[in-house]
Amino acid sequence: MKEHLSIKKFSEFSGIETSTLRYWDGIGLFSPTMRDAENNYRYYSPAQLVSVNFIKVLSDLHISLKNINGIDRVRTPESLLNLIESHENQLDAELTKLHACYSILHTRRNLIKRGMNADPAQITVERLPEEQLVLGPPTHFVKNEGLYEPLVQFFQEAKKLRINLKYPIGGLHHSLENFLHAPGEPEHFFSLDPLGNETRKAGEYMVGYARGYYGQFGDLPDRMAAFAREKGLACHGPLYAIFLQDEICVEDPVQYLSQVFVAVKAL
Amino acid sequence: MKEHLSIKKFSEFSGIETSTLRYWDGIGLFSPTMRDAENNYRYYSPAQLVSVNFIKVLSDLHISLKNINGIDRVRTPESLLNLIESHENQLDAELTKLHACYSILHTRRNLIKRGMNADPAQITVERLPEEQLVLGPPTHFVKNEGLYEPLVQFFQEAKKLRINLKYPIGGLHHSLENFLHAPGEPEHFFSLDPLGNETRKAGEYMVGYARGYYGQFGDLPDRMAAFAREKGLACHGPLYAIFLQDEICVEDPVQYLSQVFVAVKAL
DNA sequence: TTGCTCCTCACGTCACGTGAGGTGGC
DNA sequence: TTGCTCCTCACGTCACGTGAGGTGGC
Repeated sequence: MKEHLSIKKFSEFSGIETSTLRYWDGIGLFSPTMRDAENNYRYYSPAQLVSVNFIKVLSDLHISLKNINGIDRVRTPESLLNLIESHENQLDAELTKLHACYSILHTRRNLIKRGMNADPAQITVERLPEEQLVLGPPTHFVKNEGLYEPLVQFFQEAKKLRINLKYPIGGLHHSLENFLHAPGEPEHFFSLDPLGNETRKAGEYMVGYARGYYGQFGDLPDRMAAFAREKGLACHGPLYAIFLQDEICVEDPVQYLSQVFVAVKAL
Repeated sequence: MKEHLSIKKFSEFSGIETSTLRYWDGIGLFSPTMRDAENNYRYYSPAQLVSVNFIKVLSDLHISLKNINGIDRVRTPESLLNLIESHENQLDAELTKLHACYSILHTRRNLIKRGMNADPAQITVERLPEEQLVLGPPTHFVKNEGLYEPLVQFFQEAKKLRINLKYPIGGLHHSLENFLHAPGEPEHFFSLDPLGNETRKAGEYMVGYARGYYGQFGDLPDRMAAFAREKGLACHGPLYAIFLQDEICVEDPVQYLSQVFVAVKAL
């Protein structure tokens, strides 16, 4: 016994809870090398840290205990190599998924911050940094049908094109004129995926804000057009509309906040 | 209803199982915007994809549904920003943990491969690439006490020094002479952490293998010394002993495989 | 009538966490 | 005697998964 560690000591060294160690023992995944014949105390050998740490690594990677156990039963170098290599795709996927989650949260956070710092009443000219995005296929709006059909179509296409829909979604109009003409009917939807294949260039943009439900921009189109005329600004390139605050962080749909921007040059 | 999606359609678009959607509805985390008064069918609005995707992201990051729900109840930009920022450390930790797991598996796989390709009977001179490691404090071996005390001390120190014990562990002797003198008593233990602060230099090494339990090298020390004399090799720098196959992948402790190597120059 | 989609409710599952009640050596 | 560590066993929990039995429109 002197050469062995009590369950508490072993738990401290390994960082694995005693309840977990007892559970792993119970299902036959990992057992102490010794048991006190009198009181049934568990005693672990220090060398067992190697095994238990390795099991922890596998379970951290969401390999089920049954799976780990199955391999452990055989325990040859070949079978372990098989386990590792057969799970490498899964592990890769796990990692890229987590990375994506991280960057989705990051993107979302930046949008919310943009929204909190903005004065929705003002129209401004600002230098915006470059941004990546994935552009969906052209939309088809049917009269008096609202956003439903085109949005569903975008979702369907997105699935086929493997566009990641977890990033914030926005609408793109080919020009300020198109936006003026039908503000609720963008020619494309896009996803703000930072791994996207399209780049919105850095530069000077006219930026405006509107509160309202998806597709509702109130008098913003007219105010932006008036502002451009007043300041002698020529718009070029597409106009982007994205939601800084939507149903994720605002209760009342009427209070959703969108940001609209289009590249400009002084005339 | 025409503007809404059935639970199946919504499940297909979102990639979230219908059972999960029903469960989330049941606990009040995420509910369809509409219910058929007749048959109680759930109908989701396409815009709800934004919310459900976001919830998926949070739950993928192991934020509990209770936690997500708590924030969702309030739903202001400030509270959401709080949620994201208060969890960023946790998310960072999650990512680095997974990265570590990945690289631990990678390291382990390479060791196993080394072991499978090796001929344990041969001693060779090979060019070994550079390798990173973390060196533990000097060991203190007590007479007739075996590996227990020094190994436990290493684990204790490792906890304090935040050495990652999940990477394979090896022993370091200051010279071939020390190894000859007491093969089972390395002057240091080390962890093969690729983020380690010590570097084993690339170069020509004399490499040998032995089967046996931790600390048991049989006649390998003598064979290596004889090989060096025969071939006119001068050893320099420390001698490393690591386990390529240990209790993780071999049943019988007597069959554990260790690799021993030390830098050499032709005299 | 036959499929088909949806419903609720109950029970199962996976990997533990949490007491409750009891033991054994200083 | 009093702590302290350990034990077993039972039950709880979290986030679903899986039928069983039933409904409603084509």
